[in-house]
Amino acid sequence: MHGLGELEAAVMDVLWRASEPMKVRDVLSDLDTGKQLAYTTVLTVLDNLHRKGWVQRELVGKAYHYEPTTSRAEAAANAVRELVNASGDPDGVLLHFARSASEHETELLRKALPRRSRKR
Amino acid sequence: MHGLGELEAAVMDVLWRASEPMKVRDVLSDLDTGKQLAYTTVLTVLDNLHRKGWVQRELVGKAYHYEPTTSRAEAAANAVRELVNASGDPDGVLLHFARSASEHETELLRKALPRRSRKR
DNA sequence: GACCTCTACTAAGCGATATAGTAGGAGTGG
DNA sequence: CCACTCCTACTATATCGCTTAGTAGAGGTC
Repeated sequence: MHGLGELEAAVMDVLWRASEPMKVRDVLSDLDTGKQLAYTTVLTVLDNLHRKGWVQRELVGKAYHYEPTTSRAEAAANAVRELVNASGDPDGVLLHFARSASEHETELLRKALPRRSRKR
Repeated sequence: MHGLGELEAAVMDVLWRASEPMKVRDVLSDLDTGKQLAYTTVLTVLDNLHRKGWVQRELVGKAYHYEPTTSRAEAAANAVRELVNASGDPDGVLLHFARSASEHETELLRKALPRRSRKR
């Protein structure tokens, strides 16, 4: 997705789909890339994601339970914000995006945009 | 930014800043990475960007003039759209984003969003 | 104590980007 | 016309992050 590799993204996807923290083995069995990966591969990926702050983990018994630190939508929204801010022309980006918005998106945005001044 | 390396992004930045097509040497001298790069390095990068469709070029005299194929804002807006669509939860992303929008952004979006149905 | 499961450490493989050298074409001043 | 200069195409090495996985050791179980 953003700064994540293919496998990392796939793992995040599994975690996001699940509604609760997962163990390495759970992630491994839910993971559906074309090929069967080794347990340690998934372990390493989860470790990396943890190091990068994408997931948090908790020791339950002897195994870690992993879960995303942010929701899928939040993560993507952050990525969008970053993109917009880093673009060098934030206003232009938003304008372009708004103009190309579908009817559905337009309605969604109109409803969700804060009515009047928010401190943010 | 998106699918581009650091140097590639820096080069695109130079091209976007400039209002007109640039020659390799122009890009090289405008480029401000910490170190002095070789002419051929910039040439290769421009070649790669051309191959990937980020820039177009025109032969003027014996030298090529390079210019971006899309505006900075357009490119970023496309990236945003891609991100949103690929996120797995487009509505959620937009909701999150809208709620976190600054007052300025909110106003901008409200004005730019199409009034009523557009075919897109 | 043998065995199983789990994690930490380590490392090789791979693909894309970064970096730049070399060769050769084409204009220019003398 | 020759040396010089500037340009592009081709090619090659370096580097970096992600992928993939093996090995070792800790802790529990039967």
